[in-house]
Amino acid sequence: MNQETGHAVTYQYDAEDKVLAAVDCIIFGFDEEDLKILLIKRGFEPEKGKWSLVGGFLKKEETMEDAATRILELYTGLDNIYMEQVATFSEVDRDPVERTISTAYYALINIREHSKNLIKQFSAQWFSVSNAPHLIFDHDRMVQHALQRLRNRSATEPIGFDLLPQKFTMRQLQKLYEAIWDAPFDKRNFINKINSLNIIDKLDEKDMTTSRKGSYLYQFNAEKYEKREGKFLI
Amino acid sequence: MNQETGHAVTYQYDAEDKVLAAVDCIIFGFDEEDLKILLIKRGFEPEKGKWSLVGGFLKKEETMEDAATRILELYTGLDNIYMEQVATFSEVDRDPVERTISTAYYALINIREHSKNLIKQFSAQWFSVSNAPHLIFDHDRMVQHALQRLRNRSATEPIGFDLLPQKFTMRQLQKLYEAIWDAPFDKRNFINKINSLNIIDKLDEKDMTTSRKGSYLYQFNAEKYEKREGKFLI
DNA sequence: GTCCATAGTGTCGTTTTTACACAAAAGATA
DNA sequence: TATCTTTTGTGTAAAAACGACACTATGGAC
Repeated sequence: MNQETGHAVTYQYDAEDKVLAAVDCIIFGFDEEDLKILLIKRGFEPEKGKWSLVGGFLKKEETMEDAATRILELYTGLDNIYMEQVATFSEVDRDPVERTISTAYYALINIREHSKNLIKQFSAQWFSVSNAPHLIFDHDRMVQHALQRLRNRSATEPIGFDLLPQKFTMRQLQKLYEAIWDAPFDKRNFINKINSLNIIDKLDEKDMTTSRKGSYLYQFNAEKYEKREGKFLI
Repeated sequence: MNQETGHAVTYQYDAEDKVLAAVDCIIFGFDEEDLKILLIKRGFEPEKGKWSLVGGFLKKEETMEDAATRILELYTGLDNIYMEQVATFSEVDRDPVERTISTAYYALINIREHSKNLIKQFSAQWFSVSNAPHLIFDHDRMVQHALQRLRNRSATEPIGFDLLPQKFTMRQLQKLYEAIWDAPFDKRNFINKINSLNIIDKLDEKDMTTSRKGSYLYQFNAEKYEKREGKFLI
């Protein structure tokens, strides 16, 4: 088998061609108004003081999913986070110091639940997606890619609920989708649509924090979701 | 900055954690009836004699897109192929010999145009997607993932044309979409839908190979596609 | 008791989707 | 040369989904 046949070189590999594999996480949160991402201020060179996604290197004994899970827990204190691989970025000079390829994951968390201590410890900060600072390396591209993926996925899968408290109002749900899509929805059409999906339960409780009248709380019902026929959500 | 802070370890990286980065390509073709993928029979251990995707290793001086382009040209003789990254696979033991992560790309080619010499040289063979042999490592998962991506993408982008000759009949186009979706479409509804998109031109020529009456040939019109408003195709 | 801000609700016209059947062409064949 | 056969090509009507749109209900604040 000659050198030219691709996989044939598997066991004649050149150790020179080994690379560092990194994982960078786009952590999305929702504060009842805007879609946000969690960024950290780099405390070391290069690009010290610049804003960056949270990330880390893949270790020998873990998968990328493991690494992403580890990094997410490190920076938020949370495990069991919804997470999806976005893409791998491999520009030769993307990291100026060492040849590194990075696989981006986006994650959805309930913004009220993560550890405030860790936020402080890492000089982390939430930014509105539409108003975030420029990021180092190719992280801006990663965010855009993740956002697009989030839009597509949230149209067919019930992942938006991961960004909300377990009990939420219709108003919150609508604002969430408006934030994700950066577009307004008609209130009645939205509610009719959601109700027709038959995947959330209306509770007897009301949230009294945003109006005198109060608004009913709802809850995602995973069983109903699994049994349902249609494919799309929004 | 301590070891725990993710990116902080960038320049204290452990060379032990470097990995081999591979690229594997799911090459799709369409033979007027079935959606096919190009596979090669491995000529070396491990898994010698088993069927495999075409692939190769990422080199220090190239991006993953470069590597995929190189591999595609190596096995098909074609450049300028439509190609999209699917995902990166990183199970620790996916390659039994060396820690390797692999990024899958799918590619769409006109099945009549690639090099028959290369097919012979690499013991390559076309298989219907629905009837392909089991593949080595995690290549079956890669194919499923690629197929799903192809379905999603072909619903919003005019990429199906890359699988057809430049001039094609409505019948071929319909069969292509039926093959991609593994579902039948109504002939009249399909044609009405395609015509309403206003992105292909009807030519004066007919293809006489499949019927006595002959059927008109059509051609994708990129300018019309760029100017059009709607978002979805199918 | 009035004010005020937010919650909650239904209809109708338009557009899109789906289901469905027959005539035309032209070479093959008798 | 008539007819058989196979494939192409075409339209309509009913159903479903979508989009636009405005008023009443609630209940605490004042």
